Amino acid sequence: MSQQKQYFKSAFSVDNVIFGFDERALMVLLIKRGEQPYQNYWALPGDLVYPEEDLRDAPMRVLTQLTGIEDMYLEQTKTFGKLNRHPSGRVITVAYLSLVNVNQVKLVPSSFANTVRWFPVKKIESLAFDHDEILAYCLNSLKQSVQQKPIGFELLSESFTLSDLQDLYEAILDTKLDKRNFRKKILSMDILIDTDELQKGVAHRPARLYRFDQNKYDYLKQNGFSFGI
Amino acid sequence: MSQQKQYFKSAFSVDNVIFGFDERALMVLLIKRGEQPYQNYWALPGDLVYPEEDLRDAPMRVLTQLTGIEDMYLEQTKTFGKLNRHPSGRVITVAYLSLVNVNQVKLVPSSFANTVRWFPVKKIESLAFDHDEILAYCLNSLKQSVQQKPIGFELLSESFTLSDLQDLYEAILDTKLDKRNFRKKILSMDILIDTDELQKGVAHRPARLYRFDQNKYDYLKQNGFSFGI
DNA sequence: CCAAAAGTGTTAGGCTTACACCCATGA
DNA sequence: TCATGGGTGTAAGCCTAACACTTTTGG
Repeated sequence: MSQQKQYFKSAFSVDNVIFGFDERALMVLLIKRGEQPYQNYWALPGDLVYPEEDLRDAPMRVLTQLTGIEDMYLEQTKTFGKLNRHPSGRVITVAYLSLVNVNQVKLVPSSFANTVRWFPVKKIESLAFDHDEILAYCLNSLKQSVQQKPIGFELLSESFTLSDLQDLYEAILDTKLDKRNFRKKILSMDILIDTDELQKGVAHRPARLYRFDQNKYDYLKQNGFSFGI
Repeated sequence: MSQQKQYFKSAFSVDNVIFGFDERALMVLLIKRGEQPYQNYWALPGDLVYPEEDLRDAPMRVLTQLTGIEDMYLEQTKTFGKLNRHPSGRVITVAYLSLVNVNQVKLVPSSFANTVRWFPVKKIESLAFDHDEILAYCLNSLKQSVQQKPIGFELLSESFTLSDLQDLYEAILDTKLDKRNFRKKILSMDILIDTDELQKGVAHRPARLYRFDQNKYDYLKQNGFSFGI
């Protein structure tokens, strides 16, 4: 085989780190591999990039197939290309991070049903391939991103309390935050809309519900603002 | 041809945005293409990734071949994979940013000689392929990085004055900085060593020369510090 | 002695952090 | 009435930003 042809004995894939937030824990969606290599290992969902498909469309396709979600937060993080990362051949993989609301996810039934599951990110280990490394990298990216722009709202329901938001940030950053300072900071950014509604049926003083204001956010993004937590 | 085989009709490449700093301007190393497609266009140096080479080794190889430099600052930035970005076929390319000292660069003579040149980053336009987009992305990455960690020293000679450093930051960030505040900030980071030497042969008060202290930097990186300019 | 760039401190305002108690609800 | 989490303000310290003059050298 000619040297030139060699270049084409490789493939590229995408792998998707899909974050959700549930019961105060940051979760990641994993699939259980049914085949060799790494049979029965848990792995990040991914696929080869189709020959006639834009790179970015590949992780969108994977995510939609898996969860039914059509428009999602999706961010390319890093490309992993060690020579022997895939036992069956040369595969370079582009990692994507996405954020979804776990309640909107309808895990596809049938064949997938038993093999797709949410895992608390803190309890994940020994994934297939180099997926531990990819997950660690994406988790770190998320920590960085969340301190620079108000992503994270994608993980919550449409309306949420400030405590929900704080729980989320604490889960992502793996730290405790001061309640008063957190609220001051978030409200001063002027990206939340007070819905004038309250929580119902909770055994304590009900909290106000807020929505994320995409328009204000877009405006601030253009005109520059900071988002350090 | 089977569907499976289709996946292997693609290739991956790397493209290298090599920054230098000269005469107070931020520069980028470009090559002039000798062949179709985009014959006679200027382009970012790059190559296909060899089948038996780690991904990261590819941009190192390109850079060493082009400049003779063996160890360089090298950072993966983003992977570009639009379907038609390369007219001859499906090529996904991983962009890398590197920083070199222009004085250490020995542009390889012979065949390359006339076709490799430093360009002021502000004057570059109409590159081959999607290289304008790649360059813009990497320039923006550099602006971000330089405000979070003290990269940039790679662009200067081993010893430099605080004004050199300020000129560099101003070129990268495309802004003016306050001299007193800049000095206070940099010196307070405690990552410079005063060489106790002075500039020579300048027609004004000679400036102190400093060196970057890699050890202190590594220590601070581990123990956390911020680097906002 | 002139031109050129080096070098140097202070102040005001804004942001960050630390910290403790009362409130509204369901059980 | 108790348990639970919701909601609120202030003060100290730190960091940032604005700002102008003297020093040293070569020509």
